[in-house]
Amino acid sequence: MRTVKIAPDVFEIPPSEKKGMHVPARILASDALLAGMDEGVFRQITNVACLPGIVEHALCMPDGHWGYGFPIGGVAAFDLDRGVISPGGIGFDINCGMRLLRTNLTEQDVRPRLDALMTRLFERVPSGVGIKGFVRLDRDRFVEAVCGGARWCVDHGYGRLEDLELLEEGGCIPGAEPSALSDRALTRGKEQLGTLGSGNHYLEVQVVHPHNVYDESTARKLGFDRDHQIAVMLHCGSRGFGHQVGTDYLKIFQSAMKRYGIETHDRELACAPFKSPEGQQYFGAMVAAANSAFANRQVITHQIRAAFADVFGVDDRELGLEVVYDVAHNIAKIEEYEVEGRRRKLLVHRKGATRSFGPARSDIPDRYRDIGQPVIVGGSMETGSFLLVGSDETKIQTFGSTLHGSGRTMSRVAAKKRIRGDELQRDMARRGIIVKSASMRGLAEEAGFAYKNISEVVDVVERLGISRKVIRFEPIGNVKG
DNA sequence: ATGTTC
Repeated sequence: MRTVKIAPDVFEIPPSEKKGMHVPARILASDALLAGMDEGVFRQITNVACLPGIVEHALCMPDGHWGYGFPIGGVAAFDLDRGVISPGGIGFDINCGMRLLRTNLTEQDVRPRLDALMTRLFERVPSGVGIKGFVRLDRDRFVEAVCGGARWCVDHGYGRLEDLELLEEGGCIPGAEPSALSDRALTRGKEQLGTLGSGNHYLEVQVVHPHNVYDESTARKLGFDRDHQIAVMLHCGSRGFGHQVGTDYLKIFQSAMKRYGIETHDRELACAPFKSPEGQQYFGAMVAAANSAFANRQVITHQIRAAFADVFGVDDRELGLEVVYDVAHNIAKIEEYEVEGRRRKLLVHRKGATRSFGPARSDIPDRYRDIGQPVIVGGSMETGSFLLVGSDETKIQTFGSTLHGSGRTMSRVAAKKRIRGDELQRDMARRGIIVKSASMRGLAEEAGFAYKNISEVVDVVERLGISRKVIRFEPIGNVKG
């Protein structure tokens, strides 16, 4: 496929390259990252460019790789009247996202008790496939929770009131539609609040070394104010509930598409007109699943605080453990952008892509109004993660979006062939990183060598000006699903 | 990602 470099770190595949493309497909990457991208990324992002009502261009972030229907790292904006909503553009794990906590502790405070802390975190935060949480709700109460999101959690004793203003959307998106949820989705979801899940979902204890602070003044505004400070990063989503919502609507959409006369290059791109009854029902169900993920991260935050309090023998507030931010990277949202000189409301799909709004916007927390929206980028458990801030440049280039992680380069199967989980665990322990995992096989799949170099990926978004580096975190402890 | 095949 002809891929034209139209600017530094910007590649475009013109509509002439595939029948049915309404707009160009754009991949944001360095020459080296582009060369390393699988053929699936090119095929999938050009398929996305064929979807009805897509506006301007289909985008793929530098951490992009092959996914279900859309590439992971895909961003696409649709006209609300003529466009579609597609579960493949959001991901099975609806509102998979990141939360970051700061602490008053330093590495020196934590090292002597790190093993006890990781053990306690592993006990307090259930992880693994199919695991149930400490919060078990009946159906009606679970429906309340997915309508109320993180706010419901705080009202029921999980977390602090002041957490809420530091979450994207305050941790609760309006418009959850209980009637759009299947029995099976509710049954799967109701006992999973406060659980980590599996795969690349994790909870990590990290250190901010002074040489990893790129902008001291912005770091301070984000709560990072001392040398070798400890942070806690969390990556998880909506568990079986969101997965079931995705499964339910893929099936509904596959038959609805025939009625609406929509054809796609790929069955995995099942979609429905956004304004159709089916499209609106999925949107209402997706909002409920997104809220369940905010609630999940809120309950886990409560459990993290309890684990720290157990180990340090003081009230969790004395240790800090304040929320820095919480942001989704698998979601569709209605946002306004200027397109061809006209302000338009669009349905922005982000699938493995993070919102990255600039300063002075009303939809980011007051305290970050002068620095921009925090963007939390999780790396592999061996190599470190980043805190960035967003920029107004995303309004022009990326429908308010940036990357979400480092991106895999090796399949799970290939990673398992190269190393055993227990070997990796010992190896990491020798390097001062304690890992607790529900599955040794799962651990091997997450080895650092299976991921792209996170610095290389983050440098692309910084050069493009869509996000700016503030801090790099290095892991010292990890709880893995 | 996922009660990893209703």
